[in-house]
Amino acid sequence: MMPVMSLYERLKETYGHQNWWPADSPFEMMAGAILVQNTNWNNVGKALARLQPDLSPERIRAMTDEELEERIRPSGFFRMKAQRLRAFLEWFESHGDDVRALQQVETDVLREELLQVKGIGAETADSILLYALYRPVFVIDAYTHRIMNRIGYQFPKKYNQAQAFFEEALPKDEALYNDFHAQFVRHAKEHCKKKPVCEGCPLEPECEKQI
DNA sequence: TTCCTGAAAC
DNA sequence: GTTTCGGGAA
Repeated sequence: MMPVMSLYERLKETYGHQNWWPADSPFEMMAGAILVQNTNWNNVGKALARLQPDLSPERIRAMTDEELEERIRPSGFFRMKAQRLRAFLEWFESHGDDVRALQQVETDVLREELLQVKGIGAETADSILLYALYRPVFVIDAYTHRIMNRIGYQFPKKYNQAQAFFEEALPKDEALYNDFHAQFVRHAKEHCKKKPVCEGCPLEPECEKQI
C-alpha cells in the first residue's frame, strides 16, 4: 500500500499546489467554513458576495434574521446557517472579535471552544484552526473517507481516529495539512466522485476499485 | 434527479 | 442509525 506521503506527492504532481483557503481574510474564511457545510463552493461564493459589503462581525450582528438569511440564501440551509453564524459570532466576540487574540490561545483550547459552538462540528472546527489560524490540524471530510477507502486503506470511521491516522503518519506541518486536504477535495471533484471517473485517475495504479 | 468541502435532532 | 435543513447547477 502506498505511503501516505507518496499519496500526497502523487496528487500534488497531478493537480499542482491548491493554494487554499480561497478567502480574503481570516474572518471571511471562518464565515465560509460554516456556509460551505454540505454545500458546493460555487453557491457559497454567491452568499459571500452578497455579504461582502457588510462582511464584519459588527455589521452581521446588526442585521435582522430576515436580512442575514436573505444574504446567505444561495448557500442553502440558510435559516440554520444564519443561526450558526450568529453562534459563531458570539464566540468570536468572547475573544474581542480579534483574530490576533485567537492566536494567543492554545490549539486544543480553541478546538474545544469551537466544538461547543452550536453548528460547529469537528470538520468545521478543524478547518477554521487550519485555514484561518494556521494550526497544524489535519481536516477530515467525506471525501477523505471515500478516497482512502477506495484506494484500499483500512481507514477509521471515527473522526478523531481518522485524523490521528494522518497526523501520526505525517510530520506536524501546517502547510502540508493545508494542501493535502485541498488535494483530496480537488481529486474527489475531478475523479473520485460518488460515481467514479477512473479515466486518467492519478491513483489508478493503487486503486482497488472496490466501489 | 442527483450532488454538494456537515451538524444537530430525533 | 436515520432524518432534517435547501438553493443552485449539472
